[in-house]
Amino acid sequence: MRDTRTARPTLETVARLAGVSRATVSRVINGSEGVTPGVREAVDRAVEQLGYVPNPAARSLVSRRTDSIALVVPEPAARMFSDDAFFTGILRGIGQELDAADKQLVLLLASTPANHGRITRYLRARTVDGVILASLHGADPFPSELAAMGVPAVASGRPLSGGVIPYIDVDHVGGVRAAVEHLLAQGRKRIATIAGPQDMVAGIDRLAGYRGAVAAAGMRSLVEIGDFTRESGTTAMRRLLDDEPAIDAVFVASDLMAEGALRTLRRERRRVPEDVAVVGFDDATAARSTEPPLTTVRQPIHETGRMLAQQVLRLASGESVEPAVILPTELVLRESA
Amino acid sequence: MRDTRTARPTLETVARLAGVSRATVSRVINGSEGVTPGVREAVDRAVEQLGYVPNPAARSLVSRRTDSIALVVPEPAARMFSDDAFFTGILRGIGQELDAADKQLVLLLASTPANHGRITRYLRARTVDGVILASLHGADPFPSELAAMGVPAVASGRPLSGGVIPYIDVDHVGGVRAAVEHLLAQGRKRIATIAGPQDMVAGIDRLAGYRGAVAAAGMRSLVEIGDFTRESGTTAMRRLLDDEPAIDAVFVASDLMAEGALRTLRRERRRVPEDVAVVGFDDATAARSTEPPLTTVRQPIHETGRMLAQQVLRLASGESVEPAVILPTELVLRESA
DNA sequence: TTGTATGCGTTATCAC
DNA sequence: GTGATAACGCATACAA
Repeated sequence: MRDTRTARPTLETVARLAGVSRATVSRVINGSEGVTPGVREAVDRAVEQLGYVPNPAARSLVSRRTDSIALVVPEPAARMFSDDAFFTGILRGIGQELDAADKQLVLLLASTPANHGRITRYLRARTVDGVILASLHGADPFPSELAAMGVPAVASGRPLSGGVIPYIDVDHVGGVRAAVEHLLAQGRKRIATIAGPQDMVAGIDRLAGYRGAVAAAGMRSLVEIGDFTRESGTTAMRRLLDDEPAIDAVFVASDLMAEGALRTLRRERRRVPEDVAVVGFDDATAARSTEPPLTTVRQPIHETGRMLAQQVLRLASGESVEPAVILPTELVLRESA
Repeated sequence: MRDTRTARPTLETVARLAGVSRATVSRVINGSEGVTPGVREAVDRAVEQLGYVPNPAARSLVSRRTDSIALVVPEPAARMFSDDAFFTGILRGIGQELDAADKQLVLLLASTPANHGRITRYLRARTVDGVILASLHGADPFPSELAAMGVPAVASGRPLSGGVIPYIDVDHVGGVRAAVEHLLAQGRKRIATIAGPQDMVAGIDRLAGYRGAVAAAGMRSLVEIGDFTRESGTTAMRRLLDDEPAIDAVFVASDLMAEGALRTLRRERRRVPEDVAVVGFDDATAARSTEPPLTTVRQPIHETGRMLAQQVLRLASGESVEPAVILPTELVLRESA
C-alpha cells in the first residue's frame, strides 16, 4: 500500500474517493457530455481535495497529442535577436496564443550541427504537436525536413528554400516603398540604402523594395550592404558618403544599423534631417531615443508571433492554412525624415 | 495489421526485425551493459533501417523522468529583457548545458494571473524534471510555491522572498564597488548614482553597493531612482544635475539608463568624461557604441545561464547544491570614465 | 546474456 | 449514464 500523502494521486485515487469508476472521473476531467451533475460534483470535490493533476505522459501516450508546440531557433537567428526586441516580441505573441489554447512552448535552440540532429530526432518522435520555425538564414534545412516528416509546421519569414511550408511574414516591400515615397515627397534627389545581409529574407526583400521604389521614380540605386548590426551601419554610411557625397537621404534596413548611420552622419557634421534624411526599419525601442528620433517602418512583431501560433495550432488540429500570411507594415514619422 | 510504412515503429517493430526481444532492444537503446556486441549491432541496424525513435511519453510514463526543464519567465522580467541581450544570453547559456545533457527546455511565460495558476498546475503535474526561475521582481510567489511542491528549482538572481530555493547571482556589490573606486582613483569628488527599481534584486543590490562604497570613502550619497529604461536614465540625470550641479561622476545601474544619462549630459553640454564621468552596468552590446564608449561593469550572462542549468540538473538527479552561487563581475574600461 | 511478464496512468470501446 | 477492460509504448524485476 502506498503512502497516500506523498504519492501523487491518480485517476484511481480520485475514483475511489468519489465512489465512482476511473472512466467516470476521466469523463469529468475532460468535460464529456453525459455525466450526472451530482456525480460530476462529487468528482470535482475529490479532485480538489486530492490536488489531482492528470499525468501528461499517460495522457499523451494514449491520446497521441502532447499539447505542446516547439519553437526552433537557429543560432544565427538567436544572435540577430540578441540586440533587439524582435525575439522577445515574437515570443510573447506566441506565448499569448498558446496560453489561450492551453498548449506549452518547447524552445529548441539549434546551435551546433550535432544539436541539429538531436532536434530532428526530437521532432520526429512527435514530442510536439507542431513546430514554429524562426528560420532567419538562407539555407535552413528545417523547412524541407519537417515537410518530409509530415510534422505540422509554420515558418517565421518566407523560407528561402522554397514554399514547402506555410509562413508568416511582414510586408517588407510595401514598407520600404512607403519609406522611399515619403523621401521622394520631401524632394530628396539622391536616395541611398544600407541593406541587410543578402542571405536573409529581411535583407533581400527590403533591398528589393528599395530598388523597386527608386527605379519607379526614375532614380539610380546606391547600395551598401550591412549585417544588421550597429557597427555595420556606421561603416556602411561612411562608405556611402565617400562614394557619393551628394546623398540627401538614406533608407536603412534596420533601426540598429540606422543608429550606426546616424552616428557617422553626426561625425561628418551632416545635419539630420536637413542635409540627409534617414529612415530605418523595425521601430525598435531605441528608435524613439536616437538623436534625432528615428522615422522608421514598423512591423507588427507581436501580431506575427500570435499569427504563427494560430496557424500552427490550426495545422496541428488537422485544418489547412494559407501558404502565406503577409502582415502590413507602417511608416512611423519622427524627426529623422 | 497496421501499415508498416506509415505507422511509427515501436520497440516491438525493431525487435522483430532484429530477431530479438523488446527487452533487448530497450537495453541497447539505453546503453545497458551486458549486451553481446553482435546483438547490439543487429539492433542498431534495425533501428537505423526503421528510423526508430523512442516514444517520450511512454518512456516518461514508466521512468518518471521527462528529460525536460522548465524556464519560468514572469511578465515583468520579459519586459525588462526586451531591450537588452540579457534574456537571450541567459537562454543560450541554459540551452548549451541542457543540450549537453540531452534535456529539453520548456518555456513558461507567466503573464497573467490566470496563467499563473496554469503554470503551477503544469509544474505540479511533474511534466518537467526541474525548474529555472527568472524571478526578477519583488514578491514573486513561485520560489516558495515550488519549494512547497518539492520540485527541483533554482532561481536566477537572489529571490527577495527569502532563501527558500538555491539561486545563482552575480556580484552586484563587488562590481559597483570596483566602479566607484575607479571613480575615486580619478579624483572624482561628487559621485552620484542612478539606481534601478527597488523591487528588483539588481536594483537593490547595486544601490547598496554604491552606498557602501561611497560611505567608505567618507562621501555623501546622491541618489535618483530609475526603472532600467533609457528614458528613465535621461530624466534621472536631469534631476541629478538640477539638484547638484557640481556632480563630476555618476554610476548608473544599467547600460540602458546610462545611454539616457549620456544623452542628457550631451544636451547640457557637459563633457564626458572630462566634466562628468559615467559608469554603467551590464556591458550590453550598445555600451561599445555610445558616445563616448561606456565604461561599465560586465556581468557573466552566458555563464549565469550555464550555471542555472547545471544546478537544476544536479537537483533533478537527486544531488544537492550550494544555496547560492555568486559569479564575479568585472569593470570594463572604455572612454566614459 | 537474453527473454517473459508486469505495470506506469490515461483514454476509448464496449457492454450494461 | 456508468463501469469494466483493452490498448498506448516503454523499462525493468525476475526467470531462464
